Amino acid sequence: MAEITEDLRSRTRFEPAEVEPRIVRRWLESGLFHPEPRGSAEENFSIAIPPPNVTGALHMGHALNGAIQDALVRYQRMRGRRTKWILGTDHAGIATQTQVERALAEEGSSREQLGREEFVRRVWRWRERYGGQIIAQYQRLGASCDYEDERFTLDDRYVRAVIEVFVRLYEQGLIYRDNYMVNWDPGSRSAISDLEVEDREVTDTLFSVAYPLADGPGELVVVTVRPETMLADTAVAVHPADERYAHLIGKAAILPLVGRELPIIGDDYVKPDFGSGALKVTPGHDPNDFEIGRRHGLTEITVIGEDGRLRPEAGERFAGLTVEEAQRAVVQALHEQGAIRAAEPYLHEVPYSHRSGERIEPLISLQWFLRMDELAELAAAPLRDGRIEIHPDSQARRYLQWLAEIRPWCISRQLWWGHQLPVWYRGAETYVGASSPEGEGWERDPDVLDTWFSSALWPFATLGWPEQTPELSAFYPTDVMVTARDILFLWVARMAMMGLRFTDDVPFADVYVHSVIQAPDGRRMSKSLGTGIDPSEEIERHGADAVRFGLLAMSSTQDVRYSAEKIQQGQQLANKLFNASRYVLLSADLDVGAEPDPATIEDRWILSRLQRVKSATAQRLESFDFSHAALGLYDFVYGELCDWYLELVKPRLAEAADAATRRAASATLLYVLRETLAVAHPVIPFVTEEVWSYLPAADAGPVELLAGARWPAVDQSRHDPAAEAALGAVIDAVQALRGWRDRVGARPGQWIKGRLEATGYEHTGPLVERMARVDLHPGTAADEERERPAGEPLATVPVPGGAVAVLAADGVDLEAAERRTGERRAKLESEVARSEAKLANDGFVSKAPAAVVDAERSKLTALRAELEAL
RNA sequence: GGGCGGUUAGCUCAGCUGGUCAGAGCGCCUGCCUUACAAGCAGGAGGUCGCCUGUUCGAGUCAGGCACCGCCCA
Repeated sequence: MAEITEDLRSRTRFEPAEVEPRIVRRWLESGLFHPEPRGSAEENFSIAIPPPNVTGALHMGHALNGAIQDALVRYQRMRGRRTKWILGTDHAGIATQTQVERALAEEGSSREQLGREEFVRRVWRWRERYGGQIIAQYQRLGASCDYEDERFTLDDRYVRAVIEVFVRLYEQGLIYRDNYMVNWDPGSRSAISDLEVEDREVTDTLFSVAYPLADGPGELVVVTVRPETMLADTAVAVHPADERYAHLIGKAAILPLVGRELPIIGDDYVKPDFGSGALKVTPGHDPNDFEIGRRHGLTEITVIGEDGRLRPEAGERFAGLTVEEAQRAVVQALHEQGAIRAAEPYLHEVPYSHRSGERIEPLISLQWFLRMDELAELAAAPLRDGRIEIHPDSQARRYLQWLAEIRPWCISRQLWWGHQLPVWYRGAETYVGASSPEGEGWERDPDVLDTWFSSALWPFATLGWPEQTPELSAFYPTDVMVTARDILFLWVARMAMMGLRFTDDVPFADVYVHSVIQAPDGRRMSKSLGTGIDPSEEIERHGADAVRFGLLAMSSTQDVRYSAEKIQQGQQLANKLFNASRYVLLSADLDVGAEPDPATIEDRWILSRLQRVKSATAQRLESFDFSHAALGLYDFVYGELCDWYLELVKPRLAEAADAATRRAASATLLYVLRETLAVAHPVIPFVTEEVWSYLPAADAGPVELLAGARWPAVDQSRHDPAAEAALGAVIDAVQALRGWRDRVGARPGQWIKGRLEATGYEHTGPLVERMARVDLHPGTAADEERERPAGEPLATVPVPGGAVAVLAADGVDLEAAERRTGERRAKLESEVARSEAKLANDGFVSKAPAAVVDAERSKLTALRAELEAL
């Protein structure tokens, strides 16, 4: 023990960079994070991590996501549940492939040059090299995942699960192949999902083009920002209720440049007040037009190819041009014909690929689809019947709304990195199965599945499904899914669908949707904007505890700006707790029993407050109220434990104090410290674990690691409203006196003399004296014989229950004192007046609840007493 | 166009079912190296809670309208 205290004495700061890595090692070696697969999923607690991109680096979203999950996991572990945090990474099809292709481009190579097999080998090597990074960063954050059981969405076993699901869905008729409009990303040469598309504001030119009517004179002017797609027009649409055009519905117009006859149709998609109110319909190249086309049975013509160039169908003059070139050429040609009626700049939203950054080219192509209507209903039902709860519930509405509008999901991607479709073709034949078909001449579909298809199986495929493994029965369904708002649909809904379809169970009981963290200026955090803040750097600088605390404290149910102040607050809390612990360990008797025997009112007070912080923290963690959980701990440690209790208890630990006094104070102090560390551990695990290692073991026997210790139970018998009231008065009185002292210029160390003219300090007078440096000679039991000091007061300082008359204070500014008294009196008078008016109001007295009226009455009494004392 | 959320101290944000709810952290000012912590301690200044109109004995807190801001969906 001797060298331990020497070691502590010199460490006046908590140094996270030095301490935290050491603690990570102890946790990992302990095996605490790696539970045996025993028991049932109901009694155990499990969380499946939203798998990060295998080659990605930790960003602020991951850090928050991890801090939240770890707070839950550590809390539940301390509650005594067998706890598993399922860890792993996602192969992230397009994202990873793009990274590797970029690297290849730098060496002057390409995936086409390498060929598929070699390319995939390269990606695996890439994964080996960069794949560990994010896991290491999770460890540094303190995340108590099961690192001994890591999964990857391209593990053999996982691949088998994905294939199994695909084949079964195909056999059940939910997966089919069809021509459909997809978001074609010319950059990655693949279809991408709606959710990978982001709209950007772009200024294009809005052209008005005249289409002559087929029979007779006249023309119909349409407006478009994409004149080049007119080559694929197959109709002109107007709003059926638009009187200007109603007579034209059923007639035809002639497509300029091409000469094709276009039916004029009525469809209420058309906005009559937009442009001319007539819309050219291009089912092959616009998603809305595609829908219109399907509604009216229009021909679908494709003039733009997957390479982003015009195809022969566009006509000799335009074939081979890029889209941009084609637009110029078409506009030129239309000008020549005098068909352009207007051209004006037009600001609108245009879809771009989130992946390659290129403008999306809506194309019709032959893809694999998953029918969603049936699955959507499957995913919606548990929200209605409560088997899944989404927090906050405003998000549940969005989830259901999204499901209601769902469309078939295009699940094939023209990539090489991913789960290749278990589909083979031979001529007109198609074979779908877990292994390649018998016979000659079969060719496997080169496409892979959308990454989200495999991610949707995450909560059960990670546990060994489709085999009924011990892991599956011990940890599935999982308890909570913690995710950012932006992937609620992308992922959560699909997991629900797949879970219910294949395991007959919801994959999780609760979904907690947390904030998206924005840059401090409110812009989105992104590397390309230069607004990103690297959590790993923040951890190095401030410590993982600080970052965790800060993220939890700033988190809410809406988007939040990154707050360096909250991180700083976390760092201060860790340092504070560390130093408070040093004080206890260096000053208290450490060989006292584990149970405190409160000897004084301040002991009773802190024990009572401790019960509150224990129950509040538990309740807040369980209700996903992380910011209040974190801030509540801060308030307790600062505002109660350190600012008051430690200061109040100091004399009892002084060398001069007698042994019994020391021991009583020590017992309370150690108990409070031990439980405070435990309660704070889910939020700030490192500093609490560090201090824990210095604590003498409690009676229950040595618990090596705090991470494996029990969450302290609330002890109702220690709730003590009387002590809380008495100490509350002490705190208010001390603050009033300190304020007065400062105002009149009393030196901080200087003692002043006063007379207590207030009730309620029978047992706490000495505390007020010492904390406020006022010699009161109060009539406490111990000092009954001491005389109540007499004399004319220099000033009067109101305190709860009355006032303190200041009798002597050397060298103070009495004018300032007078001024303060005057200000105080004025304030009290106005409050009294307000209170009196309120109580004189019949409406208030008769209609307000009795408790409120009573409270107002006692408030008035207290105010009058204070005023009286002045 | 539809939907959701926001507008509270210089900054970032708390304020649950209407009655000490006008708060916190940071910043600012003043004073302190008080033997746990100067990444500290003590004290202080600072807001008619976006605007208007209602409901109510009483409204940041509820209702309606308006103005800005953000996000999502089309």
